[in-house]
Amino acid sequence: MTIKEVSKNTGLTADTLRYYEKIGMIPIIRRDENGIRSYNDSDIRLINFVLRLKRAGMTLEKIIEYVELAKEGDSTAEARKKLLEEQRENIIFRISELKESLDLIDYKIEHYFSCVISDTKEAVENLK
Amino acid sequence: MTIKEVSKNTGLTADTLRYYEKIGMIPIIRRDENGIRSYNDSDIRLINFVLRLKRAGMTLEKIIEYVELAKEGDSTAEARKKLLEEQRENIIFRISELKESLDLIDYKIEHYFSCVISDTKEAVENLK
DNA sequence: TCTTGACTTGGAGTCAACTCCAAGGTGTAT
DNA sequence: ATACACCTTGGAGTTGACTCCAAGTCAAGA
Repeated sequence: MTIKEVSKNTGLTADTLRYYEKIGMIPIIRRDENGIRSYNDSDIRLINFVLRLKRAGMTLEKIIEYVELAKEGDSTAEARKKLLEEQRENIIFRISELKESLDLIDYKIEHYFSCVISDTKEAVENLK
Repeated sequence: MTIKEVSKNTGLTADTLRYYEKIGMIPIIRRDENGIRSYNDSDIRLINFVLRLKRAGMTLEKIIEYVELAKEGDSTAEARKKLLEEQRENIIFRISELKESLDLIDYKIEHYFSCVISDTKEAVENLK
């Protein structure tokens, strides 16, 4: 698979794929005789895995840390599990925060001519 | 209220508060006779409102757009409602994404010695 | 009076995560 | 054979959201 195909499949640009490789978030991809990247299935799986961690809100730095640990083998399983558990707590917190925001927004949409206006209008009055 | 007190109340640094004012995300705060910012209750309410939008994942740019509309008065109510509805969809999407990630992570934590390893190990093998 | 500490400004610097660019190589289509 | 599309690299530039800094003002306290 060429970088263009992978780009199409993953939604990442070719530049981003090269960038992820440069910073060590995905392994160094094998090149063909002309030096052109040739992605295999396991590369694709790793990219998808990494994208899931990213969508879960992990920073690239944490993902790299995770991938580095995975490279080192089974001895790092505990450390990786710990990273995932941290991430789990993180996600749970963010879901609760988003639910709170959703409630607020629903409320604002429903009661559109009360609090939204008064929240901002009052402050704005002071400018006049 | 001085900038320091507001900083303590909101968790924002004084620099951030000045920055938000500079970019128009909060109104220009009244100064006392010495040119020192003096925040009133409605300023605080607006800051808290803006912070909620931010926690809901709105970009500063969108928040500014919203606040600008609010300044223009009632005629922009529909436009603001639309912004909130967009944001609502956005939050719902992100919650669902996070829930998916949570499921994946829970699964990885449970079955720690199966897929996590195989996802990354296979790709790593190609480096050797 | 002099120091201390909190505030002011405009502007520069930082960080994460890309995104773009110039210069050059290669393979296929006309 | 030459144009075209697509790839390579190293490095510079961009964006969003801060964060820090220098130079200066001001008021209260020793």
